[in-house]
Amino acid sequence: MSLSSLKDIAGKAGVSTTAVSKVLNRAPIRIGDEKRRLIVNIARKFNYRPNLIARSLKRKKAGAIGVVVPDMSTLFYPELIRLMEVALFARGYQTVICNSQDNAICEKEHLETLRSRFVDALVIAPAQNGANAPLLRRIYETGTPVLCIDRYLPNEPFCYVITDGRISSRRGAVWLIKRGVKKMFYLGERQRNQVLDDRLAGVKDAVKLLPKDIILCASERGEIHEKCLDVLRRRPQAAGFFLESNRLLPGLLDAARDINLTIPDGLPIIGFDPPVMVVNGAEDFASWRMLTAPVPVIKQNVAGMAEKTAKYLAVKFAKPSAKFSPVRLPAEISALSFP
Amino acid sequence: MSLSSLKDIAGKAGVSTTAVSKVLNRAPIRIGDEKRRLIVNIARKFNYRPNLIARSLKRKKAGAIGVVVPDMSTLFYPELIRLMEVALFARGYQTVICNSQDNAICEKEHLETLRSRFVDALVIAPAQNGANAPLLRRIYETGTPVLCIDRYLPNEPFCYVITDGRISSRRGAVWLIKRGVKKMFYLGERQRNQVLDDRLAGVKDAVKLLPKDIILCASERGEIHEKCLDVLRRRPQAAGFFLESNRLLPGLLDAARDINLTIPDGLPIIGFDPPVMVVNGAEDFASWRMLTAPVPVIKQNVAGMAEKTAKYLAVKFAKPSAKFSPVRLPAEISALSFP
DNA sequence: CTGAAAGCGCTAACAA
DNA sequence: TTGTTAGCGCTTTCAG
Repeated sequence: MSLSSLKDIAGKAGVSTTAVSKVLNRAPIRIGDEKRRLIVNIARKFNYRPNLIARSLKRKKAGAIGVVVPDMSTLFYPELIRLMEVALFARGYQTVICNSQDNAICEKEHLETLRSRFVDALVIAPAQNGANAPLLRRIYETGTPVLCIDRYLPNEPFCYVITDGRISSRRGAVWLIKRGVKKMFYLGERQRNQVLDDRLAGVKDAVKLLPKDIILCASERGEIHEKCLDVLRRRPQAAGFFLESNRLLPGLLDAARDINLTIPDGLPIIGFDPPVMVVNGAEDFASWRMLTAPVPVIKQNVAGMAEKTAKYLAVKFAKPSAKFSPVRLPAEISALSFP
Repeated sequence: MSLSSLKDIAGKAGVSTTAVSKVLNRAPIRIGDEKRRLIVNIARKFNYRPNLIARSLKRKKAGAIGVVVPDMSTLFYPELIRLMEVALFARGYQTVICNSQDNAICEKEHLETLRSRFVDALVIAPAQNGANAPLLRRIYETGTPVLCIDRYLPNEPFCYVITDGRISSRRGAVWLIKRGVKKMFYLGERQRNQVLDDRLAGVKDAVKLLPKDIILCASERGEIHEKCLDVLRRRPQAAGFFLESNRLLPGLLDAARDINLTIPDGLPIIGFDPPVMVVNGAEDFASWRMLTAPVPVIKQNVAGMAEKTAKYLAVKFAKPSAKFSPVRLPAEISALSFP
């Protein structure tokens, strides 16, 4: 049973395609009541669905939005994308999902394709610190709303919805200080970007950090382990760790295990995002057992971000000229979780 | 800068749109070499990209596939969808993602929309045990490949890629037996479906289960806690637990904590999928501390599923008449992890 | 009120 | 080897 077209319906109803189109689109029309009812009935009977491709071609909008993230399976992206998708589908939009793999070339390919598809908006966590900013700007300037999420490009015109890394970090640092930490170490990623720098800045807002208190590692567990062990061995009284991301936690726990240091009793810590716990064998498990009480995590407000994103799009769709200020949501400090 | 069309390019090159179309589509053509070069150059210069909407309308294929799952942020869906997306984009397809929320009405809406979009294939984990099977069948019969993942519909014609719940369960049960379990309890969800029933059947293949050894709960933590406590209190020597899903693990741990029973020393367990650990407060944490050594989990082969799925689609696209047998991948038993 | 007709940008059959 | 032309299914003037 193939899909029936407008023309089919018009034929069966003995009216013009125009009439059918108007009735079915609830256009502000003047069409006889009986004719209208007839059309509606036949359309329903044949389960008429407009060909969205043809409609898009005519209207020059796809009824779809593009979402481009480095890796949709990490961090809070799955949840964020899900919430967006549900909110947008309720408004008649479907969601095309793209993994840029944090690679500008791949991202470019996706962006070009999405543009050729005339998606109605672009939601993006830009790869490689904005390598495709010029292309994004071009898309933006043709009238397609572009919204950055999670990451942002300070010198570009597009709006963004992100976690306020600076304020959130400061709060985290203050939390540690209140718990009695007198000497703070900052454990972060070697590969920097705007978002991570904001987090570092936030901690600096709260405490003085000497260069040697800032431990930057590639996110390779062994290296983190080593560097942390070094620091832990000669740590002063009342030391504490601020983790730029809890991706780094397993390495720190490895080090703690080496010197039989329990956390948080022996070493208060706090870090961004729920850690991912993967246990391969007994050693790993022993590392995780160094956690002897719940520790706080700085958790990004995913639902808030999704809500703001959906709202931005809804408003933009209704009134393209609407102006928006960027949204920086503070993260919340909550108990340890491994979701 | 708006996008240039075939006609624009044809105009600038002083040739027909046909020529441009043919050259740019690498059709098996007979066109002069200089003309071809000219066209290619101009197209490149103006960064020509075909309007995919127009192309789709003509070709009646969208260059996109639809993925419909109950909740794209849970289980292994994020990873699975990501792998599929990457593989398919490399072959020129984008991915439209849909959350059915395990709700047939919502799923139907999505399916109808995807159909009106003429997606080239449908990958779906059907909601509510196949409530939309008739619609799916209609779509399938119009020639759109339909592939079930994770869940399947035994009496429908579509191919599927799933975990072999029966074999995997049996292996899990055997694993417990080898570890010395003489008396097995099965902890499962009250709400049954084909996939879960397969798991139960697998355990029954390995051991005799009396009705009272099968504990079925709503996935509400308090209920699991209570029922498990009951069973644990009067458990025989060498008892062990098989968890139909590690979603149920927190409740079991709560019960273990009540009677100060450590796991796995005091009670060997095994269960499907990595558990999600969320710690809200000290009590929760204490429950998790009842795990005193790594426990095995039955982990689904996500990469394998993604690979099979991508392959199925690739072959179907190349040769729509190709026949496929359903794929049932055994899960692997590996150490505890909380990803 | 109503319908005929002109496209949207692309492809493909058919002429030339 | 090339170009003309007729649509794909829908929306939207613009005459009737």
